[in-house]
Amino acid sequence: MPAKKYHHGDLENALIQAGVDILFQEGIEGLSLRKVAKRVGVSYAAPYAHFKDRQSLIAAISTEGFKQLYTTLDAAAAAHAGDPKQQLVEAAWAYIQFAMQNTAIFKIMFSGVLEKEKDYPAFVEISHKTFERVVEIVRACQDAGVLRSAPPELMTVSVWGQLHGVISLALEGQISHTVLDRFTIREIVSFGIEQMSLSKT
Amino acid sequence: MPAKKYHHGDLENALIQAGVDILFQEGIEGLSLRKVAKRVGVSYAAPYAHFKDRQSLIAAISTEGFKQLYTTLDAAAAAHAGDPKQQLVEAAWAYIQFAMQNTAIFKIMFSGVLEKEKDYPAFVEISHKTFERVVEIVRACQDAGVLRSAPPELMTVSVWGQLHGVISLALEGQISHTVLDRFTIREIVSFGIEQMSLSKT
DNA sequence: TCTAAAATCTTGACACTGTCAAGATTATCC
DNA sequence: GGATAATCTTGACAGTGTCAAGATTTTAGA
Repeated sequence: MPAKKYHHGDLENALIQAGVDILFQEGIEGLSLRKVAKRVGVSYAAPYAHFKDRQSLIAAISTEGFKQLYTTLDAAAAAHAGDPKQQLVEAAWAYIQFAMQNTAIFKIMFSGVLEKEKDYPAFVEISHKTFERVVEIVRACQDAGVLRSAPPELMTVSVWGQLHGVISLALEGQISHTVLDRFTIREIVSFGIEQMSLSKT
Repeated sequence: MPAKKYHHGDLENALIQAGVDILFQEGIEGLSLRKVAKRVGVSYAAPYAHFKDRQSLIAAISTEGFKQLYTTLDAAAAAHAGDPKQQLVEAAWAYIQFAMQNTAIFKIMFSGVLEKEKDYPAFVEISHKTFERVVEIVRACQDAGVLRSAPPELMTVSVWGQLHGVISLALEGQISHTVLDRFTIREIVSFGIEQMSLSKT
């Protein structure tokens, strides 16, 4: 068991993980550089050896979130290879669940807490990769006649945009109780996908 | 011309307006109670006579944003009375434009900066009213056979969710350039609405 | 292996923030 | 007019992000 060393060893990842933990426990408000540092047991300025500033830490946490989201989506799709429509539905549901179970991280990923995404190549790469993965699923649906023919990226923005919009509004409490009292999120999402589908299952 | 009085006269609204101005000029980062107070020419603790805390000011600004959004949507719909589909398209476009022209306020309204919406009755009221206005437009579309028959609120969440999702992703830079290089936001939105429409125009 | 450079971490400092308490000033109402 | 309430100011405190200077450790080159 190593005693406290001057050098942490893997402070960068430790800080990211501590940030994730804080997000889970206290939400976005509780996330500060100093608190993250304290939680890891390191002085308040130590993070600056690894992150340029606060935004940079947030970018790293977001990147981590996207990695997890990508893995989840990919797994959901892979579990239903050969059935494009089911792939779409389950990937969509995985997206929703990720958002509901990791609300604080989801918001950081998508709700403008991160200001200049372009400055963070790793973030851009994984978020693009995630989008492309969804495009694949959508393209398969189009090939199978589940979704109508159109530029796949455009169709993806349309289908995924709806999904994203519904869950975003739900997380913000912006969906009327006249709806939430009568329909579950899953039903709302299913309805949305059926809306856009050609073949009914 | 009144010289500086000890009592401002209408500090509450002045603070809200100053907050809006700061949002336009500096974005969300620049919004602080002390800066708002300074801009109005009042001491840093003066706002506490009108707003319980920072969240309360943000709630007031969001409420103001919703009032404006409602007016805009209502005007767009009223301009096309008798043509439900056009009402939907133009209201949607008004929504998009509001988001693009008032990005910072839009984000505050919808992106979780405000934590406990329920604590602010005025906010809840106007946001519900706005939702209901959209439901009316959607219902008219259903009656006219433009949108399929379904519970209007559910259909509204679906249609409006898509709109909201697309513009949210766009504002966050999450829409791939392979899409944005080929399609305008208006085209994307139109595509989305056509997706859900029964009758093609 | 020894040493110079680089990486990492600590402490000190500064400006800024939200918030409260105590008191000053002004408006309101009986 | 005088009491009460509303409004505003100043002082204070704990947190915050960030930088600079220096301490410590690792790494790399000879």
